Amino acid sequence: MDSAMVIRALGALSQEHRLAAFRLLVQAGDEGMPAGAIAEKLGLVASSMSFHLAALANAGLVTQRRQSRLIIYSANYGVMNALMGYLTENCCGGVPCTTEEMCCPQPMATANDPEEDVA
Amino acid sequence: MDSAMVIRALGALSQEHRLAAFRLLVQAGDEGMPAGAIAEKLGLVASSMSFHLAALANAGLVTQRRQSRLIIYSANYGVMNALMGYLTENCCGGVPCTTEEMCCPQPMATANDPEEDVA
DNA sequence: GTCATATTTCTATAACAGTCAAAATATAGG
DNA sequence: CCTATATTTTGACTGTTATAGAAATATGAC
Repeated sequence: MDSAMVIRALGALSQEHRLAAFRLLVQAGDEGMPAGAIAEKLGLVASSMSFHLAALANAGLVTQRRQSRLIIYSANYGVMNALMGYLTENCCGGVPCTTEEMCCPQPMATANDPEEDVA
Repeated sequence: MDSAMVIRALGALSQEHRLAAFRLLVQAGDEGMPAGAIAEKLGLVASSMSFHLAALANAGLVTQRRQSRLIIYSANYGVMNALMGYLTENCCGGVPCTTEEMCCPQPMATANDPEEDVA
């Protein structure tokens, strides 16, 4: 992953609604979520959601597939992995930024982790 | 680190010159670099560099200290660590995004001690 | 105090990002 | 073919970001 791709990925995630959408898709897993469901969950009108999903897709962070009338979005872990790798190598002095504890926990597939601000 | 801080940090890094400046400061280590040296290295006029350094400082990613007439910028590893922690926890399905090899190498005894409260 | 250096702040301008309504496209069912 | 649903694209508008030159601020030397 070169720095131009990194900048696109960071730019895609550096927006409230896009970060929220990506987190939602990460939770949704490989099954993904239809655009309308994401929009409803985040309280956005369809066209705005489409705009943001396009930005995430442009950065490669999400993929889309059509299922009948729905368009299903899924998180692309590969690009996220590459982004984390770049940041670790280039922005953390070559050592992992995360602590040992949070770096290597049990894989433990968790469902939902309610956080601070759920709009 | 809450999502608003994450968005500021990601936004700060999602720009060519700011990402380059931050990488430079990570390489420079705790010693840091004066604003003018960063500007010269990146080929930016002083006022533009100052604008970008202010954005990084606003996100907490760099700190500044005056040394005589120079203003020395340094990378703030703590905030970068917190950002990586957030992304790992919220955007990677709860498991580290980086591969085992790059995730858990030898800690390699560095000068800085990343004992920030990252939760 | 005056001058030189390093950096920031101000100002103007150009480019880009985000929002929403309306129109367009794609799919499915009578 | 017509209608309904799901989503994207387009267009207008507003707000933010990036740029560079000029002016202001801070420090140090004389």
